[in-house]
Amino acid sequence: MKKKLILIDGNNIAYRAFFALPLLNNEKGIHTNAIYGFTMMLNKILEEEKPTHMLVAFDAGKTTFRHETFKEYKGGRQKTPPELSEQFPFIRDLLKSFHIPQFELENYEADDIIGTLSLEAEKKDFEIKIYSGDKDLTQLASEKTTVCLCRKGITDIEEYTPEHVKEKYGLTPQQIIDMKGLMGDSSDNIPGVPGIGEKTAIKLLKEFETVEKVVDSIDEISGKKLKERLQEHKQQALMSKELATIKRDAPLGITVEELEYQGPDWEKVQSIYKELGFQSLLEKIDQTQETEVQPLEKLEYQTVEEITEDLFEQENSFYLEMIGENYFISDIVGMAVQNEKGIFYLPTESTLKSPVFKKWAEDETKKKTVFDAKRTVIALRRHGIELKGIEFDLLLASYLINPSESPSDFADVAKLHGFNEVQSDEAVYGKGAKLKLPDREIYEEHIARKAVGLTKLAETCRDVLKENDQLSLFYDLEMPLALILADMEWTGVKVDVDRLTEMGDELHNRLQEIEKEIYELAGQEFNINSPKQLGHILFEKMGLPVIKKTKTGYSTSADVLEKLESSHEIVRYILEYRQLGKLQSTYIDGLLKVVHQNTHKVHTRFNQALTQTGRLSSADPNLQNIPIRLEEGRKIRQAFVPSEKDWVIFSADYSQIELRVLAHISGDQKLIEAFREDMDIHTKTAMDVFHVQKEEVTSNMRRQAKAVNFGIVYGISDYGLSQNLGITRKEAGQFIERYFASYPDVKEYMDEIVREAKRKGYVTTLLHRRRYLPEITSRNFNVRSFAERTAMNTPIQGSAADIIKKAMIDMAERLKKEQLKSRMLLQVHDELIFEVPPDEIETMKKIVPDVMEHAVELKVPLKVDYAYGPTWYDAK
DNA sequence: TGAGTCACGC
DNA sequence: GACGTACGTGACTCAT
Repeated sequence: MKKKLILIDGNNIAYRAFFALPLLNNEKGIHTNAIYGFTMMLNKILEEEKPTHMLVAFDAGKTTFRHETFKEYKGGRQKTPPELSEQFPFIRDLLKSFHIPQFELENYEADDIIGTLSLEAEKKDFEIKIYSGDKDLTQLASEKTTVCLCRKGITDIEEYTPEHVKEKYGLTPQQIIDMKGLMGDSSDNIPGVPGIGEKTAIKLLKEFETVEKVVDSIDEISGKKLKERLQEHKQQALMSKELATIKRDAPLGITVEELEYQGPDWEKVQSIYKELGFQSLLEKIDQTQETEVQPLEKLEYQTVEEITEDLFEQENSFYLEMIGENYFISDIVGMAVQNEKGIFYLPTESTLKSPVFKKWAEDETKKKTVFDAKRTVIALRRHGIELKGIEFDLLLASYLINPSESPSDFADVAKLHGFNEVQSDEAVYGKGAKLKLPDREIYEEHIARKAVGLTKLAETCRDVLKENDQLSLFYDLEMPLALILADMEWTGVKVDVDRLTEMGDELHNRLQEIEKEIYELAGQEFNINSPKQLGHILFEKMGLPVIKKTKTGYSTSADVLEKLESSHEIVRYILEYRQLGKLQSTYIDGLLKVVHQNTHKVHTRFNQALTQTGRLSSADPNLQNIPIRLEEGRKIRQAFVPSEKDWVIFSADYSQIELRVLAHISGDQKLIEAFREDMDIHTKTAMDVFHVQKEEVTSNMRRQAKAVNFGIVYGISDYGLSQNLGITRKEAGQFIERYFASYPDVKEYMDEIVREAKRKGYVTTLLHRRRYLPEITSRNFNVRSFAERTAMNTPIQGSAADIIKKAMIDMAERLKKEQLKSRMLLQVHDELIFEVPPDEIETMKKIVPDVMEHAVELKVPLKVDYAYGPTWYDAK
């Protein structure tokens, strides 16, 4: 077996982890972020590299032999924060329990230890990988040594081989030292040659190879200034090079053979994890211990040539693979089934043609566990097969268990729940431009593995759901909803393409006129869509006052431009250009791109396992953000029409569902009464906050009250509210205080939910949906505040999401029961949209509000408004 | 290809 | 007082 040595720059990795992660601490008040990050990194390395030899090198003392050369070396460095220093002993202990050798050497830095050992190991024909965050180490890259630098964070790794160094800098690894010599390194206080940066250094080295040769050939260098500088600082350059050179012959007194890695003492590791409170890592131990016993062996599965009935059982895991997100477009790669009889790979073509398969798929009594039921149903429906008997959707289960960890890749979900025997899709199929189908055996096994994973994981996840009291949420809400959404997506929405094209033409003309006008007023042509160019024109050329800056330059967002409207005529045109441009590119062109040629329908995909709050999202096209606020944009809705002649679009929306939910869960009497009496809630809020009678509420007071309610519903901060209302943060804060004074039970709820989130680590909704908020104990005010607002807001938004989902299920059932032809088409968070034949309008006017209003019983009534018309636009 | 900015909805 | 500000999708630019 090939010997593989991993060398880790201990100080550097700890340092990186410390700054990449929030300042976590455990029960005893010990800071743990650097330890945690370090451990994560370590685990990742062990898992992915499977080293035979290993060492973590640390810096010894403050002074090294380099200080003899240059006493300011590493001068001006910030002292290591005590919060980090105190973590080092734990890291050392942990390494001990992992049986990973660690080493430090008086007068030398970790770099030199690594340099010396890597050289020795190269001679002994090891494969070597070096982990650090310090670019200096790239000088050690060679044919046998790869330098892995973490970029931002701790797990994002960039691997430097000599080729990669060449690509990045155009230099050999050895020349990295020369580069440092010329340009210096501010973090180590290496001076280099003043005025020479990376670019110049690289240019010089490409021509002269080394600092020495550069110095010898100063006369040949072009550029007077450069020449002078080099002349003046040539000694400094040579010294800088020396400082940057990693020693490869440090007197270590150990040999590579002594660094053999034999695996951890799991018990010790476990007890340290326990002491530090590393819950997730503890769980991982159990898993790795289990899986390490039986490493990825070749999977025994059978490729089925001809499908026969005896392949299937009463209970089966069924995995259907597609590459590509859009299951309305992508092709099926293959399918696999696992049951008590074995693991079977089903080749696409023959399977889809097989009547036996069809019969099994459509048999309600043959139970199936799948990953992403909606995708699977639609993929098969495109081939005339109606998948029935879906009992468990692992994607949805995983999403409910923890919405923040709900990736679309099966391998991610599998790993999360302790099943490591599936590769990531990216590893198998590649990504982006490199996406392609690998050899047949490879993807067959990959797909078969997923079927195996399904069986195991479904069991685990079912237990967790039960533990979390989420079985009903899963079986009675999300699972049935998936099938309803599949039908809605499949039905699609008809688009009046001619109308859309017409609107597009008109917009195009108007945009051209506005564009001309803008160029004229600006005195030149430029790209109005480029914030950079626009900022240049407005704030530099035309000298308009700068209201706000962004990271990269001047802000040109709408709220800034609105403030500038009176300053110059051009601003109005730009705002209009933006508005119309948005309509044109996103809603006209964008929509036309996804309309199906023959049917003139769009088939949005609702993502049911994405948002942190439990809402759905919609994509390709996103039909949840079709304009409505401004008349100009609202007209887009005229292009959404019923798919059959004389039918109507029927839209029903919950009135103030979030605030009603708030009234319910806070139990605030004043709010409850307001809703029971069906008052205008913003007027009511204005009355309570401003202490006035109904008649005295001005439109401005109502507007402000509305913004406060908005803030409550969306969990915005005083800052957010101040931006919304154009007032100071202080004033906004006072508003919020007054609101809480008026509704003390709401205040009490908010305080309690934050306490609960801190206690339990998560918050829940009406129907037991969860959202974990680990950041609620953060030391960072902003991070913590954000988590606190999330704690207050998620139960409100999430419960509203629960309610409308329940309404959708009831509605689908009712349509079926009453044998109506009306179809549910869309959900837009608090609104359901149907297409309805004329003779069912009267029925729907009764049924829809009835079903929606009684989806759940709250302490306040739910209220639904509805409207209908020949287009979506008219359903207002 | 990815980050940044902007804009639409709830 | 810090610091960056609900949840999404998508278009566009610009540097890499």
